[in-house]
Amino acid sequence: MNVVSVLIVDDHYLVIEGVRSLLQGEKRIEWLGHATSTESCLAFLKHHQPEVILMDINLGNESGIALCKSIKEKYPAIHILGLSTFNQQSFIKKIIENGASGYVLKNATKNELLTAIFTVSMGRSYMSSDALQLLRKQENKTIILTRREKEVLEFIAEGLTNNEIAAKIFVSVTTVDTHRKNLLSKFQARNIASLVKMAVQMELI
Amino acid sequence: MNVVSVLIVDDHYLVIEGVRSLLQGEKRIEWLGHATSTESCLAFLKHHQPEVILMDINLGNESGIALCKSIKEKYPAIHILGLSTFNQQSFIKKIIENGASGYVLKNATKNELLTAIFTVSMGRSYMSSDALQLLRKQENKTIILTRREKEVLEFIAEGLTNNEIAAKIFVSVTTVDTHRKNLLSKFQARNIASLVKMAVQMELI
DNA sequence: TTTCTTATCCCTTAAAAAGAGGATTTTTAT
DNA sequence: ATAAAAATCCTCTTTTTAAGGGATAAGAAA
Repeated sequence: MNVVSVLIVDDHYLVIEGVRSLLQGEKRIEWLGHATSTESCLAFLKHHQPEVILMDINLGNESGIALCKSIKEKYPAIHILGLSTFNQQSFIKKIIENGASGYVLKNATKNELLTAIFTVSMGRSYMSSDALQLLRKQENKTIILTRREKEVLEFIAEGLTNNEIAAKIFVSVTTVDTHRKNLLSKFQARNIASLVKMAVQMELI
Repeated sequence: MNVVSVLIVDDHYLVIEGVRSLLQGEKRIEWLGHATSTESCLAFLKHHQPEVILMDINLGNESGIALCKSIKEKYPAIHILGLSTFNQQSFIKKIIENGASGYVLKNATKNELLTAIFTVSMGRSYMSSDALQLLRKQENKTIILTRREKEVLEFIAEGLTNNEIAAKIFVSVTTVDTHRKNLLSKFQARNIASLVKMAVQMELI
C-alpha cells in the first residue's frame, strides 16, 4: 500500500497533538504538519499539497466549510476529511456539499481514523457511522425556507411585529402575515414562541 | 517539584491522545490514564485517586458538570480542571460553581496546560485568559431567573399559551401572565419571540 | 407551453399577548 | 423577628397573533 501524505487543519492544539500522536507510528502515513487558521493553511498549500487534509469544521471565528470550498477549487486533487465534535451535526451536510469526501467525529478510534484517511485518499467517501446516524435523523427534519421567509423569520426573532416588518421590507402587513403562517406550517409549530426555539436550535437563525 | 498524578475524562478520543502525547515526556506528570464516561471515571476513582482530573464539560449525552460535583463530594482532595472547546463559554461558570478549580480551552498550548495542572494541583485556581474574557463578557448579560420563571419560560418556548401553562402548573392565568411580564422585563425583550431567541442562545432552555 | 413555486395581497373572527396599573401571601435569608 | 424576594392574584385597554378562508402575478423549471 502506498504512503498517504496528511495535513491537519484545526485550531485546537490538543486535537492536533492527538492526531499526530495517533498517526506517528504509521508507516503508511506521511505527516506533513498542521495549520491552525485559514491563512496558514492556504499558505502551506502553496508549497506542499497533501493527499488528504483533516479539516475541523469550526476554526474559531473562521469557517472550515468556506476553506474547504476554496481548497477544492484550487486543488481539486486533494481529498478533505471533515473532523468535528459530536454536537455539530448540522454542519456535516454543509461540508460535504462543499467538497469534503468524508466526515469523522473527534471521538473516533485510531482504526477508524486510519480507515477514513485511506478510504478518502483512494477517492472514495467515508462517513463515520455516528455521523451517518445524525444525518439520517436530520434528513426528515430539514426545513427549507425561501429567501423571503428566512428574512421574515429573522425579523420576527428580533422581536419585530408584522406591522414593523411590513414597513421594513416594503410589503403589506398581510403579506408578512402570510409568510408567518407559512413558517408556522413548515415548522409545524403551535406559535411563534415554539417556532423561534426550533429555528435557533436548528441554527437557522 | 513534586510529581502530579493526572487522569483525563473526555469522550473525544483524539483529545485524550493529544493530552497524553503532550504530557508524556514530562517527568513532573504521572499519567494515570483516561475515562470516557461518568461510570468508568467513578469506577476508576474507587481504586486510584489522581491529584488532578482534566474534565471535559460535555461527555456526549452525559454532563461533566454533574460528574464534577459528585467527584468533589466524594473526593474533595481531587482538583478538577475543566476542559472545553471555544464555543461553550456558558458552561465555564457552571463547572466552577460545581467545584472545579480551573478551566482550560482545548486550543491551549503545552505550556498553558502544564501551568494549569501545576497551579490547580497546589490548590490554587487557574483560568485561561480566553475563558476569563468570555466570563467577563457574559458577566453583564447573565440573567438570573427564579424557579417558577424558568419553568414558565420552558413551557412558553414549547408553544404553550398562558391558559395552558396555568392549567399545567395549577395557578391562575394572571399569575402566568405576571411571570411572563417579569421574564420580558428581565430579558429586556420586546416580545416573546425575541425572548425565546435570547434564552435559547444563552442556553437557558 | 404549462405547471409549480414564490411572493404578493385581501377578508373575518377569536384568542392571545403586551402594557399599564396595584395588591396579597409565602418563602427565604439575615 | 423582620426585611427582602418570590409567587400569587386582580382589572382594564390596546395591539398583535392565530386560524380560517381565498386570489393574483411573476419567475423558474420541466
